[in-house]
Amino acid sequence: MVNIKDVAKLANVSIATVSRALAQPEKVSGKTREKVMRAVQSSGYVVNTLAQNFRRRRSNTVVVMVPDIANPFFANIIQGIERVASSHKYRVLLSDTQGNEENERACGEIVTQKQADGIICLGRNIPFAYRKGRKSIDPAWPPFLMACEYHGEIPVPSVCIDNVAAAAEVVTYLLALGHRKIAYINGPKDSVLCQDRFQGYSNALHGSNIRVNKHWLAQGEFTLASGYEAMKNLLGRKQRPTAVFCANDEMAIGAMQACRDEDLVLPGEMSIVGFDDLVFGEYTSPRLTTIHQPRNEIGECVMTLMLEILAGEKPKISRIFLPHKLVIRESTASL
Amino acid sequence: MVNIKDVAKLANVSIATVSRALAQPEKVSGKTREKVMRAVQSSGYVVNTLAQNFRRRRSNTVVVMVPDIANPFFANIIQGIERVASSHKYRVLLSDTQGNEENERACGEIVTQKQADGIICLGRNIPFAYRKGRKSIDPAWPPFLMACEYHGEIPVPSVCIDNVAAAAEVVTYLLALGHRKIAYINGPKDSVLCQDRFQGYSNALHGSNIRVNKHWLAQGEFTLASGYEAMKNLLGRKQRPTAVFCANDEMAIGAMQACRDEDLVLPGEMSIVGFDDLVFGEYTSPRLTTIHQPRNEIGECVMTLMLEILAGEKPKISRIFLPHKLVIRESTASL
DNA sequence: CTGTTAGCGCGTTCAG
DNA sequence: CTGAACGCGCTAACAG
Repeated sequence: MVNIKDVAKLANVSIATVSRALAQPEKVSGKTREKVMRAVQSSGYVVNTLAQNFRRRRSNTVVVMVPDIANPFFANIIQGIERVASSHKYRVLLSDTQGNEENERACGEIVTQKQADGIICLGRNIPFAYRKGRKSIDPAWPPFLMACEYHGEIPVPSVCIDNVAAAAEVVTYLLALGHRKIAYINGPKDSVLCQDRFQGYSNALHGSNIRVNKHWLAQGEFTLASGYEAMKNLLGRKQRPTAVFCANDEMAIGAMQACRDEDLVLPGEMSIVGFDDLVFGEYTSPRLTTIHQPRNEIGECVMTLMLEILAGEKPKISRIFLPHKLVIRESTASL
Repeated sequence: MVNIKDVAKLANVSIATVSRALAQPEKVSGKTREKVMRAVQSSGYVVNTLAQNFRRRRSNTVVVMVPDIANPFFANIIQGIERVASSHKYRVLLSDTQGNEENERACGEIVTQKQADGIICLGRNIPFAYRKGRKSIDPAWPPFLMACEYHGEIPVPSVCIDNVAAAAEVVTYLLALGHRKIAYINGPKDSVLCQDRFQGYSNALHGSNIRVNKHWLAQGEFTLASGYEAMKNLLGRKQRPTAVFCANDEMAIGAMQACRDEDLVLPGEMSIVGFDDLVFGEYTSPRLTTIHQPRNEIGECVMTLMLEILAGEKPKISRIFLPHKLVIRESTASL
């Protein structure tokens, strides 16, 4: 392997000059730069990033913790992160935690071991140990950001949409269509984001003097199968709702299938709304009404923020809200 | 930052002993190990992987080149890779190439720069420059494997299913249902995998003395939208097919939507088969008949192979075939 | 089994 | 603007 020393010899300069010519060309005279570049070319030299990172004490790498890569929702966020990262010579180390605490802990370690400079968490758990009840960021933590989710207690800077408002918008729309019996299939209980969506649902109902009815509340796990089950469950209860708001598109698609299996006509006999705006929602039958989240932008935004923090800036605000949008398609009908 | 020297001082041993106690405990006496471990504990020492990697000249990291992370097909493969990797203390550096040559080139560089030890490519392009017509692996290339796709000219070791056989199986099944006018929506032309599937389609037809009819051939890009368009196109031709085989599930789902938009009854008026067995296929209406690919296993297998190669073994065979399976659901009916 | 020693390849002083 | 020299933290010989 040709190293910096070889290049220096070839160019008849010192290794320091080679290093400078490559990293800070402006600090080297034009002629010397030329000489060095030629030597680099002819020798086929490439910096050893391992040595570079070691010396610089940073890896130019960011860990992205994803609860489940197989969930297409995260894919576009990762793409956004990747785009910004790679355009700034940063690498993305992906970790599919599967909600497993040990995996999450491992992500924290990657950073303490200097394998990465910071962590972006798309899930809801902090990968560092901390005392329960803690309400502030531990200055010992490495750069740490969240996206989509945020932390209920600790003000970890995060990028997301206004879930309360978005959910309220959905329900308000259903109310406007004349629905009164609106069910809600929620996602994992420990998700702040789901609590927010429920809050929005609840707020909107109250706004129309309707009280939240336990019988129209079901619980899912953000998966197709859980949406299916939750809907089956809902349909088995005494009084059926006329519309169902699902906390994500996958559950909504599962719910649609459950309705079909019960021979319900969609959307005539049941209106269904999702959340996230996955591409698949455009190809369901009927096409899914949903809330669009700017996933690419969320990814780009959180990575940009990460770069700023790594550059030494302190984040001013702890939560950045990006705009969402209600996308009306065919899965909802007026009563 | 506490380093190995501090621990050595604390434990009253040499730094070499600390290093050994941590990396090869069996080479150190029980007592010394104890002492070291206590010192590690009390000081809160964590190895600096950057230094470790630098010294060892390897990064324990593998790059995975994915053509498009947003394609859920790849997610499970990545999960398989990740599982095996992390259980062997390896990291996965994900790169979404988007079919962009520059991005692919960049992946090659990551390895030459020692940022990663090997590359797993889920797409169809080799990330290194090579002379056209080359028919063998360049020994200068770093460890390089493919999965799903393989290379038509160069025997890059790869893990995949037998696409010819699988496609033939689909068509044979449709023939058995009485279909004779079987269309095929193919994926990207430059994909060997698609050429294989077309080959299988063609073989099966020939087996029944039916010749491939140009009018029932359409071209897609593996996306929902392209499947939709291809089907629309097919439906606009003089004579309509009675069944359509799509080179992947997304196109099949797109095709179903196109049929619905033309008020065709599925599967009565049009049988549709996909390929890959995405979860979404179980939630379409009708549920999608498709070929199941063992995606997790493909990922696990290719990563296992990578570990072997990184351990110095030479791969014996260049192609590993994993079993596929025809999954019959509701999107196909007898004529 | 343990300690001493020599770098790995690079960035970065500090003189010149 | 350039070069000599040092050291980052760790592992791997080698010697004891």
